[in-house]
Amino acid sequence: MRISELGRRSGVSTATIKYYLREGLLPPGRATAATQAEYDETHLRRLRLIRALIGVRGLSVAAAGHVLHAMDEHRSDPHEVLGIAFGIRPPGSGTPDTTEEEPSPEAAALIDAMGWSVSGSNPAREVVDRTLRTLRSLDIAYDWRTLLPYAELAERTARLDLDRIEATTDPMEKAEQAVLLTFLLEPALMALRRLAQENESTARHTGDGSA
Amino acid sequence: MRISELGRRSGVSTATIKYYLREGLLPPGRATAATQAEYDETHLRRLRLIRALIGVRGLSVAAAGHVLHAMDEHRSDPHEVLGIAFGIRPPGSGTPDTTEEEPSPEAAALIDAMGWSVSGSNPAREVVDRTLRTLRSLDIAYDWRTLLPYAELAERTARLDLDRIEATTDPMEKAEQAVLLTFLLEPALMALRRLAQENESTARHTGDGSA
DNA sequence: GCAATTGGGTAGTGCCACTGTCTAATCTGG
DNA sequence: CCAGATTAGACAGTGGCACTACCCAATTGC
Repeated sequence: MRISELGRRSGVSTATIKYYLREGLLPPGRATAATQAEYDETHLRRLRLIRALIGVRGLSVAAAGHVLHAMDEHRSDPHEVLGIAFGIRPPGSGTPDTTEEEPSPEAAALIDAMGWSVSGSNPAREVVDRTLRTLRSLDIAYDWRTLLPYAELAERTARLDLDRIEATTDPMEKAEQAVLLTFLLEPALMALRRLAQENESTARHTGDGSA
Repeated sequence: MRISELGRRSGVSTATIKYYLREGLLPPGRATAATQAEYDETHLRRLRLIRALIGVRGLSVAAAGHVLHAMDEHRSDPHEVLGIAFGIRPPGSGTPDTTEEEPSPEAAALIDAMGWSVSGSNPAREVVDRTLRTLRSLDIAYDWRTLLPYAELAERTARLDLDRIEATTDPMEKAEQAVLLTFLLEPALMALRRLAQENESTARHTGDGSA
């Protein structure tokens, strides 16, 4: 198919498709002439994946590009893809205010307490530490011990994730599964937490007023 | 203190503080003269909270404003605050491509299966449904049943959250606790999931190669 | 043959989160 | 009382991001 049909079928304007091509998110079509290229179903799928990462998960175009490239380079190795994809920075990792060279001591303590084996370069360590530091700067008594029960639940969540990834028979699709489950599921998991919070809050309010 | 000291102590430029004042995120100081105002510790704390919501959690200035206002209006009613704060839209809720009037049937099924009591207007419903629809458009077999085990874990997470909120003795601080735990903890929870995923992936790789 | 479409490139747009500048009114120290 | 610094408040400007519009030459298909 040509670019206009790709646009119609995906709901993305041809201008935007061209933009993604320029940014390298979408591989170029097979050129049939100087001003003509042919796209296929894989392009359509890739485009849907791009839109999902950007629109549903909220990644920037550049971050989506990193994830996609990691996925392309390690098509059959989800472990590797996850490692690279983790490198995506959450907002606020660029301009630390005060200190910035701490080696995330609290995340390390938590990881140790959980008996986990995690690379020292995993940026999630920093996220945990930064969150704890921020909470304390707001006078909320929180440290890695407070996060332990959450870590326990995260461990079970990760087991569900990995079960799902391993259930994929086609090894070529495993990397994509990993990306999809890790990134696309994040908003849904946070949404589930909010639904559960509302339910729990309502239950405790209507049940009884005191302990 | 005056605005310059507020800026020095918080690490935020006076220009940015003025911007937050204009946007209504930060209440104005007590005016002592036409060109002079006095700020106190509550302003400093509020400013830190603003920076945390924007920088750590990644909310937009406008979204942070909504959360903060909901918090101000229901200082002692965390249940109400959570309800309003939930109204913050995740990215991608503005321009639906195809249909948009569906009443989130899958989220409803999930909520029903869990026995939860959740308001029909909770936007988290839509997030769940949109995620499921997106996954299926990418040929991933996922429906609300697949999310059930995740919902179970979300329920436990929510119980931890509510325990923490209720442990706050000062009712005036409950609303702030709720906001802090719900929003600021989100990046940390996702980070924990990624740490656990890496650990789990490593464990399964090094343990043995087959089932 | 010729209007319509396309690929590829460049420039422009709108939004967001600040940031800089200006003015007039204070405040501070001598 | 006065010089110099500071400040509140208003408004214009900036830089980054994600598109979006336009242009041109080549190509297509009737």
